[in-house]
Amino acid sequence: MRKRATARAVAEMAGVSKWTVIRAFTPGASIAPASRDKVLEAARNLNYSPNLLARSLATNLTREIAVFIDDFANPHKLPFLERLTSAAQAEGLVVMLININIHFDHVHALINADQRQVDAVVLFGTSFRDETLRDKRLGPGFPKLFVLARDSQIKDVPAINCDTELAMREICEYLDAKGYRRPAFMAGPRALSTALGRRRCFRDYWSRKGSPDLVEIQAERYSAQAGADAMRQFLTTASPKTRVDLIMCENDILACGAKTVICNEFGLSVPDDIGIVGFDNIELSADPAYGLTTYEQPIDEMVRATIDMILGRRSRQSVNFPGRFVPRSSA
Amino acid sequence: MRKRATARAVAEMAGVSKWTVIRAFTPGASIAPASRDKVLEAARNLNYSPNLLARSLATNLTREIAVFIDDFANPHKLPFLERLTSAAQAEGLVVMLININIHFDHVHALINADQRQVDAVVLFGTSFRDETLRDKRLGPGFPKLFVLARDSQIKDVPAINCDTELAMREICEYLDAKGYRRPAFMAGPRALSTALGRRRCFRDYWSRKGSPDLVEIQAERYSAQAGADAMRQFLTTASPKTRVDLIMCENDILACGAKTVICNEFGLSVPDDIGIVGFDNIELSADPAYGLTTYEQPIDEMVRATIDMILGRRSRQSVNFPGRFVPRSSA
DNA sequence: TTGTATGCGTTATCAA
DNA sequence: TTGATAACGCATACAA
Repeated sequence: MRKRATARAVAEMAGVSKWTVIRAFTPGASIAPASRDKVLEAARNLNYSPNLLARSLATNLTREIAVFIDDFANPHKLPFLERLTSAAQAEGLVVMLININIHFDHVHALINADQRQVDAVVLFGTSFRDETLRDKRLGPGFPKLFVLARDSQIKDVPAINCDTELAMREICEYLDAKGYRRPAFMAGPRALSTALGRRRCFRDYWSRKGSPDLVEIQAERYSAQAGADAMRQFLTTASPKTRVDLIMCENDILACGAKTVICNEFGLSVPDDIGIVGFDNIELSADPAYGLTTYEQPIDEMVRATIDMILGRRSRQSVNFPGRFVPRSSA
Repeated sequence: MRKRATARAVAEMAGVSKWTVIRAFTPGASIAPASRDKVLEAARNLNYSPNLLARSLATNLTREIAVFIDDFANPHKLPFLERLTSAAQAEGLVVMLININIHFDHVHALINADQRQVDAVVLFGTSFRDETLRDKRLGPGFPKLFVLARDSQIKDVPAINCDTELAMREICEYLDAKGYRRPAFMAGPRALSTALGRRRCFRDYWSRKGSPDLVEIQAERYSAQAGADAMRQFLTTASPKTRVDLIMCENDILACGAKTVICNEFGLSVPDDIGIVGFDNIELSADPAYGLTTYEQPIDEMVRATIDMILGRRSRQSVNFPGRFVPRSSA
């Protein structure tokens, strides 16, 4: 197996210095057309292309971004990853997908990303407390952090998110007009951030309306299974006084699981007995089997803003983008 | 913003040469415990950790693997990515997620991965023809290729896959015993590889059984929507003589879409009027709304084998692992 | 065990 | 426009 060709080899073949070779591959460098052609031909012959690793070492720029993710159960992650990788690649960036779990926690992952000299770290749908960043091992010159699709309590870390207040207001006004009066909220395992945001906005609306205390249902994970379990648990044990006419779920995947239990296991009708609403507008929600009323996040705008901040084309500060309400048959 | 500490700075503080510092961070290097301690303490003080980029340049090993993926519609990709990133990280590898699309095709992506000096490229559920590799720009010393979750027609490129023949035999014998006699196959857009494999095995079984020519239904993408469209099209236009009693779908996401149309739009009963079978066992298939009879791929074994081959702990040759038949109510 | 010289393949800067 | 020198931060081989 022959070794890869280097600038030096190309230089020899073209009869120039290796710096001239570099120039031929540097947009905007000053080089004579004649020698440029010579170099490019030699490069083609030797099958040469610049070693990006060496370039990164010299420029202190890898054009790699680490994307941290800790939840692979929600299919909603997929369209996000699709847009994110696509937008990154269009800018010559590449996405390192980092799985945050018990064996590889945030601190671990941050140190590793730092060692690999990534240009930025995107916390996608995951977050941690301020203290984590105070770990002594996370020194200066640390890669820039961003929180995507989630609110951030972290100082100096911008969050790029869907406008939760706007979304929940739109949803609530719709539900209110439809006549729902005894709403419940099904939340996932997250105590903080977006989870909190959606729940808080929802609760605030109904308490302003003079509704009784919000009934809360807790799911253990963000998955259809967990949504189903939580729903079953609730319908089995809830006392008549906590009877509800609507379940607002933190996201679609919980809502799908919940709806199945409501209809198939308890023989109730959606939306006649209980209305149900999700969030995210995953592909399945459009399926008539679910017909889920939901809210679509503005993925493209969010991704665009994230990339722009990473590239320094946009100021590093939190933004919320308005999404789109998608009424269907479930509420 | 101070600069990152280097081995050189640590050496000065510890009063040793920088090579001794390197040794302190090289497992199995010969170094006196005393100087090791000195170095490690200085390193802690300066918040030093080795620059993996520089290391990669020197060792010619990045411990990065590129994972090519061209389909983000199928939720089945998510558990695979979860296992893959997790297993990779456990071995000190990191996954670069590369989105293959019209703007960034296989050749493009291969050249870029090569320039970034990745240790391996995993074609995950995507593939290309032999000719692609004959592109003159793809020279010697090219990163090692692997095809995951798909068969490969590419020479010298091992494919790690679920045992399709075994799976389809098990499925077919079950269906046969259940009394199905007029099966159809719904395929996705792929003309090659696994798609072909599942269809071929299915067709072969029924033709051996003396069944009429296999009815084929074509979906345009791998998504619930596409499965629904294909199903609607078929049920609307099929002549009575092509009446079928079973739809074997290439995967679950197509099956889910198809089932919805069968039940909700045509008022047919599953499995009484038409049975339906999928492949992959995505989370939703377990949902009673679908209750899909399906087949689960041995993700863990497949991922393990892939990583082992990349690390040279297993010989680079194609393997098929048996999965698990999951009978439910849909057939 | 430790220090020295050299190399990895680029980029940055300066001199010619 | 071109060539030369130095630097990026680490690893390898060898000598002390």
